[in-house]
Amino acid sequence: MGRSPCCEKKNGLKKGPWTPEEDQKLIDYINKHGYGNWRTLPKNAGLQRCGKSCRLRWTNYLRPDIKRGRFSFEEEETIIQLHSIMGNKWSAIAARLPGRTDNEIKNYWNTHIRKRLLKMGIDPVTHTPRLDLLDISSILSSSIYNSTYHHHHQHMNMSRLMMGDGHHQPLVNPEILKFATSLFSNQNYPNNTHDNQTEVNQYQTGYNMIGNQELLSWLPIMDQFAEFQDLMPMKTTVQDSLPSFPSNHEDDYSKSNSVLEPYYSDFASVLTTPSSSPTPLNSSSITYINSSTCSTDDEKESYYSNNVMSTSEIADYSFDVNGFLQFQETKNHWDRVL
DNA sequence: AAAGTCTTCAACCGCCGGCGA
DNA sequence: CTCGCCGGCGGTTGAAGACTT
Repeated sequence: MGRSPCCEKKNGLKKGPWTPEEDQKLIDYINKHGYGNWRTLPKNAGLQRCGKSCRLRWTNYLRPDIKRGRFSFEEEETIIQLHSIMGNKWSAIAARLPGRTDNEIKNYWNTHIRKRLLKMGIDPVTHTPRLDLLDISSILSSSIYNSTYHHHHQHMNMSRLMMGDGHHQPLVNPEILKFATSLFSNQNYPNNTHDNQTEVNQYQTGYNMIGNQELLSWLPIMDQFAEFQDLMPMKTTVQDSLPSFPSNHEDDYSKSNSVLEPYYSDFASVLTTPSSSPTPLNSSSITYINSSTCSTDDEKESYYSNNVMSTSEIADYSFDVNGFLQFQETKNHWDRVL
């Protein structure tokens, strides 16, 4: 593994993988003198390396307190949770995981966790459902490059998403997409003075979908739509426009086929978490889903992908839902309109 | 069995902020 | 204030190994 030297020597300094002899020289020197001045260290230790290379080798590999081996479930949970809070602040995350280096965590994130989240339909950057599941980003991008919003152009793409392209199934539930589309096709949602019955019917259909909870899983996605209000101007954000979380939502959990179903199974506990309390960094206030029945790594990998929504994601989503809940007035508005 | 493709991760690079001169 | 040095950080690379065709 590792990178080979791009040039054997540059200013007389070696690059590339470290040999056991070099490692021993570095260890011996630091054990004897400690590490302080990385610039002068290699010369004093008899190494043909730059100080940066020595520091990297020591902090990422030779340090005696480095923990080796596979990340535990708890470590992984912590990484995901911290990442949802801090983003790619690998050194800050590493500071909370004794024995793990920022480089190791970064690698683990990129090769394991990130992929797993993507597989689950979660955007690993925002920790919300992926916008690109809808392939909407490309639509929005093309709108950007066209500089003006073309109503018909968008509908062409939307129809592809809704109908499939002859080779693939539609990407999303067409009713939901119709509703989403209708939201973005208008300056505002219909009100009591709106006389276009067709549009009102569209909203009616979309609103009915909300009743079975499925739309809830798309709220974060739709809110990302809202960031493009300048392109597709609306008076309010999508979040503002949508009805609130229905009060009888619990009845619908079992009906949902959403990828976010695990969220729903934990909503009860999430919603009782005081919104003012800080997100627990060690997840102690939220019970871990037990995967101990999975014996092999592969089984666990599969288990995580299929069943486990991380506590951080639940926490994130609970925040969103709590935010959405305050739009009860909007729901009342819809009730009046429809 | 061989060739092609994918995955992993150690190590590099460039950039940035802190600090002293 | 500016400059240079240094440590530290996050993104990226690419060889080696694993896996697939």
